[in-house]
Amino acid sequence: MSDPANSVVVLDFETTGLSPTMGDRAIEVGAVRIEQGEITGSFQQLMNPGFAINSFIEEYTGIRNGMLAHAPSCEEVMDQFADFIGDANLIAHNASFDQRFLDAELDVIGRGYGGEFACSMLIARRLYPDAPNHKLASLVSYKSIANDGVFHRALADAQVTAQLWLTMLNDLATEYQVKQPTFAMMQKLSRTPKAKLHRFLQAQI
DNA sequence: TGCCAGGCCCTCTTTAGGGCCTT
Repeated sequence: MSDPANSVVVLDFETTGLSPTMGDRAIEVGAVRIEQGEITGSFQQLMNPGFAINSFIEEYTGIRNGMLAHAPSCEEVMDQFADFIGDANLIAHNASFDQRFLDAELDVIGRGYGGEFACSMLIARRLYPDAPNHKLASLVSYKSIANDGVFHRALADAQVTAQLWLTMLNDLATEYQVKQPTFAMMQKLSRTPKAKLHRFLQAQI
């Protein structure tokens, strides 16, 4: 199997806001590497965006301006992070958000990556339509995923997103008999209309 | 920095609008 869904990098950014095109920057990146269904590595680093973050972001993330004052620059951290992710396929919760920041920050330093993204939120919407909502913290509670109670910090969110990803792979195996899904299959699953979901999963057995 | 975006999904849809997610 060339692209197993259980060998990926799960990542999460904390940022100064919602939109890199509006001037927002990354302030922290966290990631865990999953190989053959096991967590085998991690990456976490604060980074200095070059300007002060507002009080909302300080409260939302717990990351204070004082913590960023002596952090390395975004350019320095993202260069190291590009080495960490290499050509791995990538997972994030609401991946379009993290992909925009990854692309924007790597553009600044003229680097890229070889993998593709899949979105744990879109897949969770397909697999868990009865969850109260599909926020990361809600899904962690809904699936009884072990956690340390920390949310909105990059490594903590990447760790629970990784556990959610492994939980979804396990549920595909136990509830739908999809034993060894590929990354490409998970991407297709995230884009399969609800009405066609059952037939799609039946075809993967 | 500047007071914000963007992609996906659903429906009272497709010549559109609004909610969900992410910081």
